[in-house]
Amino acid sequence: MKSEANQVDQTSREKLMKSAEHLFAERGYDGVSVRDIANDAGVNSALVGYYFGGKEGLLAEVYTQRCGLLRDERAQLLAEYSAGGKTPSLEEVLEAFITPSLESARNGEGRRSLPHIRSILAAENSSLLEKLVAENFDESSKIFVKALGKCLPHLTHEDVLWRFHFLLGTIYYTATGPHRIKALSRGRCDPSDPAATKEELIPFLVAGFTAPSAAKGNKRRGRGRGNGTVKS
Amino acid sequence: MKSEANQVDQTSREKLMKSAEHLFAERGYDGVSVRDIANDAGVNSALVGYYFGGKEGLLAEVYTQRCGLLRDERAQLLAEYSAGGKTPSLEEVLEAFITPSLESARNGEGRRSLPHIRSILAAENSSLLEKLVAENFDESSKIFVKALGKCLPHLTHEDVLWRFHFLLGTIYYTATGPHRIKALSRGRCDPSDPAATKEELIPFLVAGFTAPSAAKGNKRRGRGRGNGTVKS
DNA sequence: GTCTATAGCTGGATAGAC
DNA sequence: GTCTATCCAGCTATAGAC
Repeated sequence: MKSEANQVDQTSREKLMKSAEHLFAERGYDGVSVRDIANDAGVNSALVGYYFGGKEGLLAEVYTQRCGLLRDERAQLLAEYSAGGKTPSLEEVLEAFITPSLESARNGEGRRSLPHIRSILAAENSSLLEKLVAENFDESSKIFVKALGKCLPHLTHEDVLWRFHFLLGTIYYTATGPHRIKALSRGRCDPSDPAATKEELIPFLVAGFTAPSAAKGNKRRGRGRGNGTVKS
Repeated sequence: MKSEANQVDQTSREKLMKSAEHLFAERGYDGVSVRDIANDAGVNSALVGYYFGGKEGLLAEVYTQRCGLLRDERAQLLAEYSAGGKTPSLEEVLEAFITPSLESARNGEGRRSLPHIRSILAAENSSLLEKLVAENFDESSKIFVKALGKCLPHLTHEDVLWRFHFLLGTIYYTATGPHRIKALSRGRCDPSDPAATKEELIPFLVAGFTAPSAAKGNKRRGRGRGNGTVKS
């Protein structure tokens, strides 16, 4: 009965993290005070210092934990699509990468708070966060870039990286700036609906990724416009 | 000699706006104090109150001005591609929309500060900014969405809006989060290089936009999966 | 582990001289 | 228009009682 993630009987530490995640995602880092967080959590503000060493430590803890969950969900989906040694299709790789970031639902109220937090930090506290991002995602990203490359032998490694970058843009913007398109479409396009978003995003990305290589002179093999076959 | 945009002989007001744009883009809204801005501009901090009514007024002024420039550059490029009543191609429409946001070079040090500021505000001060975005971009966006739709008669209006949304994501993320991919590629993919970015982005987007409609049941005309032809 | 109380700082705004 | 000086709110962090 004293298991780690008990919902009804949360420790103050857990309450703080939960409230922090929620409020940071909603109002940014500087937009929320330690008092706000403590108040929302129903605990004393001094505990932030006690448990996390300060506001920044709390943020790092929240971010790192959430990153871990997202990373694991992605990895698990990719593993499912790779079951029995089969090579996942482009759609499947994209789906494994995208789905968990659209609906980090499985974990309580996590929602799409992570991209939110990430974008907030990129804006407000980039120096602190750049390390966290690298620590938490570089390895995972490399795995997905590799998987994408396997599906797209006609592309150079740089092409794949560029398109992976564009993919990240669509995800982050979907999570952080859904208002514009919702307004422009008078509510008919809703990026906060994961199913609807995926239905539009996946075909868009599949086509984009499948486009011919854009590398100047295509240096896939020596030079010339070496097309197809090779690599690993 | 007293023309409005004099570079050597700037008014305090202009100096403040220039410094504010620079610093907001670099360190966010809450990350910069009025004193910082005034100091960078070499003028007295009290002038922020005098000219702009406060920090927030200064921000709104900077943002609105920069939006206007971007909007005009886009409109001009689109007009050039539409010269003589010709209908611009998909590539041309995309290029007209994208180019100015990658290199707001024409105007002094403007650089890519606008998406930066925008993303920062979306994170920190969304309530204030949502109005500014709508005021400054909704009209322009509709023009481009319409132009895109003309190139893509096989898509529903919603499809076009969704893809426009994804397009925005790639642009914003390129401007605000270039570090990840630069690190992952060990410097070989550099999103802060407009030419390189365009070379990769345009083919990606052209393919993505050209993909078949993703609308469920494609409600382009009544129902069924009505493909192609119709619309206006 | 949890609380109260407060120290110590920083920032936005502004009154009023020039 | 521009400056100095200052007020006051709000924050983080922490010392120390329980």
